[in-house]
Amino acid sequence: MPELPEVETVVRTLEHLIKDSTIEKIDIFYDKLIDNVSVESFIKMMKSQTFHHFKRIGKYLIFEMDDYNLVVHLRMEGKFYVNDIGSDYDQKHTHSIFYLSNGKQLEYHDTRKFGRMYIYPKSEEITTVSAFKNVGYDAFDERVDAEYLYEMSRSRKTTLKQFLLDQSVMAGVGNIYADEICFRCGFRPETKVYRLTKKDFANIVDATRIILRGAIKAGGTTIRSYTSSLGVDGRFQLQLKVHGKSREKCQVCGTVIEKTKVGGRGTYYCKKCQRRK
DNA sequence: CAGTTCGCCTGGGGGC
DNA sequence: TGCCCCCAGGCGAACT
Repeated sequence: MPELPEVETVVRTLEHLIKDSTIEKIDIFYDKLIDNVSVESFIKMMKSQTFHHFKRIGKYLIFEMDDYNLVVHLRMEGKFYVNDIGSDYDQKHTHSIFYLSNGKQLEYHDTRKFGRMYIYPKSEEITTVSAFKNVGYDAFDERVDAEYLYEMSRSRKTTLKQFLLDQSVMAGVGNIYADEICFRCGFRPETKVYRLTKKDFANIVDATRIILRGAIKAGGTTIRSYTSSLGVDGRFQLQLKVHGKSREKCQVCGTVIEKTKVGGRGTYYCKKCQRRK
């Protein structure tokens, strides 16, 4: 499931592969992929548009075109592939193809069909569009600091993990990195946020940035090859320290990693390295 | 307003 | 081997 670092990798890779190319034809095979307008409108608007700029807010991709911003959320399993026009594609899981002026086809794959695309006229300020109604500052936005998180966490009964996952507080962290961030800052995922001090949040902000930056860097290694036939989903080999490591030993202290559920999500932590507050 | 539950999807794993 | 059931998971909508 692509989180902020993977989405960042996708943005950079697609920029490299399709920047300045123009959409000549569009196929949409799964209508619900297009969220905020009809498929017909979407096709009409997108046709003849050129990809100019590639950005990201949280886990959302933003493609700036001539007259519109295309917004894409990959959700669980969405990924892009760039291949030569006419190449075979996975008919079962490809829900859209954009045929481009550079001789390439941009394919959107998604086994679980959770991903969504949105289109907005550029006259609408991007941060105010419907797709971002519940999306707060990006995790790397300078407005996200200890003070901000501390204030946001007052009068909340929620846990640290759920707080990190709350996209309206800070956008970009998903289930995997939430666990890694909790491990890095030394708090149990189920710690109640109202118990944390401003100093604790300074620690949490640092941990968040370090984890996400490290993951982006790991993704960068993948980017360097720029293999266009490769699925552009931003997967990389950042070594995780706790997530998915149940029954394995903690790299720091050797204690067996625990698996539990926090807020209904599979959660991994080291009971010795991470303290409850 | 904050927190909880449900529905969207499908592949994969467990149980038998 | 095959079949059924359930689960994972991001997020919006509906509900408490």
